[in-house]
Amino acid sequence: MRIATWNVNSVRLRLEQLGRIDEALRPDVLCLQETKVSDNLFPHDAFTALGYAHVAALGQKSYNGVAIASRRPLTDVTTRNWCGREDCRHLIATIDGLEVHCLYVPAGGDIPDPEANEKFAHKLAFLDAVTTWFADQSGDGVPRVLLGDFNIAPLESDVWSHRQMLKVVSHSPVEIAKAGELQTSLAWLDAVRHFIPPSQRLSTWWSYRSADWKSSDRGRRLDHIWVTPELAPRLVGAEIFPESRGWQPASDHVPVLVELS
DNA sequence: ATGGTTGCACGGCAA
Repeated sequence: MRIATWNVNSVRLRLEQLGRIDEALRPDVLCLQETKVSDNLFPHDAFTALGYAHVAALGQKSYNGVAIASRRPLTDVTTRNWCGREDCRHLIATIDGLEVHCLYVPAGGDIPDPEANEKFAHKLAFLDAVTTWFADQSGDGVPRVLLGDFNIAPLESDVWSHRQMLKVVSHSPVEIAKAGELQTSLAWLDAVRHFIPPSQRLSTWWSYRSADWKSSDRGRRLDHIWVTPELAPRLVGAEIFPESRGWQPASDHVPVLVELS
């Protein structure tokens, strides 16, 4: 099973690119974030045409929105609302016995201080809530995949400059600690770093606000695929698809994919 | 220190 995640930043604007990504990566399951569309306007036909017969979408106008497209049937499709908000950030489905969690963590605004910045406080509270919920399911033996835009670059090699990024939202020590707690909740394994060692710089996102994303290369690894430990023997490979950052019009995030036997 | 860009049921907000 090839399972991918991509923050599309508007699914309707990226339909042609979805076809190119489908062709290049051949995912069996494609999880999307920031679809930015209400469910009645979701472009189901485009996914059907690409061979994704099973699609679950949970969206809203303008902001957020998650979706899971699959070649194989989806069962037990559900969502979770965190911090008392119905903001379409978590979609869950079972595919071939695997519980798949498509997650879009709040970005957290500009100031990495929960006292000064309500959005950052929300991000931390969101991570706490998800962590507690997963920890409560520890030991149930369900194989799980947690993937999406976590809006955190946890490792030094996940940012262009560890020192300069410590005071920037996505790489602040408090967020990195929260990501660590979430990872501990079910002993999640970072499937991408399982194959590409921490010594190697990786990015899945490059800001729009740079004249030349490629030459400046100040990217961050914000998008992740984690698996529960019982899936470790089934990990076959992982890849990031930076090529799509150069397409027009580009999402600021690129796809990440893991293959499981 | 500041401003840089994109997307959205079109215009201020979120990223």
